[in-house]
Amino acid sequence: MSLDEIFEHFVLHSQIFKDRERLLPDYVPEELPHRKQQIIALARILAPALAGSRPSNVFIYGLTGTGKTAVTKHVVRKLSEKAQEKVVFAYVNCRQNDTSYRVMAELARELGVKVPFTGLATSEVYKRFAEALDRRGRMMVAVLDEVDHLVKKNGDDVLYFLTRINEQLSRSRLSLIGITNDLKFTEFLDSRVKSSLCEEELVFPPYTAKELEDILQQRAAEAFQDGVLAPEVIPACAAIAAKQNGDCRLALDLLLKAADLAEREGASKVTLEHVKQAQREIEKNVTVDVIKSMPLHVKMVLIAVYLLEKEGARNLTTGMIYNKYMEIAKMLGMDPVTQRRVSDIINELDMAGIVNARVVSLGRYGRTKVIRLSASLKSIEEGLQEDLFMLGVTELVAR
DNA sequence: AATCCACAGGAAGTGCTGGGCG
DNA sequence: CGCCCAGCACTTCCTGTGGATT
Repeated sequence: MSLDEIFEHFVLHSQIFKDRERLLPDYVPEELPHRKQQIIALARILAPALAGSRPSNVFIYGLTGTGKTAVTKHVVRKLSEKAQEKVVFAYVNCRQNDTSYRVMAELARELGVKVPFTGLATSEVYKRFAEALDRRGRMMVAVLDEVDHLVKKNGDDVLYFLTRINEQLSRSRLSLIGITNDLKFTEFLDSRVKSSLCEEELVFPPYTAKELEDILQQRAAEAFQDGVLAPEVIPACAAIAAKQNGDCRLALDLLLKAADLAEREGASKVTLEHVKQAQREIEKNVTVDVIKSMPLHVKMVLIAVYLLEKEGARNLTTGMIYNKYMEIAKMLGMDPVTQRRVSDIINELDMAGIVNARVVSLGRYGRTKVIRLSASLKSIEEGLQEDLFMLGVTELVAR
């Protein structure tokens, strides 16, 4: 079979899919089940924009996969159809654009001002944005998704600037929609920023298993051929995701992966077994990918933790890990980083969910972090494989 | 009650890359 | 061209601290 034929076959003769796209994370469906209340609330808040007055700033809270982004995009899309040219909408994901510079550059770009992605002073970008907005003479609604990432890294300067920009504008207005999955996020904010950003607040509760089932059912109807799902598939995906804080994105991902697996092995039905396999794969892939993309010294610290655990050491401390790390560095002829840096690296590994670290006081024996691996040995091995090979220390792990 | 361990983690700075602007 | 900028990984120097031991 030629490549063309394979692709052709996939597109035209999929046993499983009718429209695979509908399960992808950035697809926003026409109907968003179990989010009517939030949709209406957000629409009410933003509606004044149609009449030319500035909507209140909104703050949206909710855990991952509770539909915050989907609802916001949905409402904004409807609104911009109605508003025609009167309102400019901008959407910035602050995880991808996690510096004040990049966020401002994105917003400016939305106004048709091109900003180089580095090279200018941040204050210069602020200025250009404000000027461009005033020149436009339009209302602007800016969505800052995952805004907590931005603030944790850069402080709330950008937000301070954006919430006060209306004072400098004569012909335009700016409204902000901040989205976060960190419920305690506002503690990081200056009280002035807080009060103006949180003029309105919306909370997105986690989906229940039942609600997730409804959502999956709706998407499945659009995405799959009739009758290809075994009856227990959707409830299983919903149940797994419901345990993970009702994360709908996970539920959809499970369904997609399970169906992909079925399709790849040429099965005519998606079964519970596919779902279980998909679950294992998702968990593994996340850690493997994270590990692969880590800088060298982070990997070396991880190797140190890995080896110590394999040797059967318990209650690892920062000091133990640092010593092991030094050994490894010496063996490889690398310049080791300082303990200060390793301390931060351990925190990074903790944040990535690969390691579990918590600070404890051992009284007379000091105050330190106790660290243990939280990812499986197998996924760590897989993530580190290439590097171990490259560094010629495979035998270290093979042992 | 005082001490003191083994770090935690903040602040500021360095050297480097990749890119403006005039 | 020379100078300026941001971001990253990292260093240097530092002050802070929970609680078992003295």
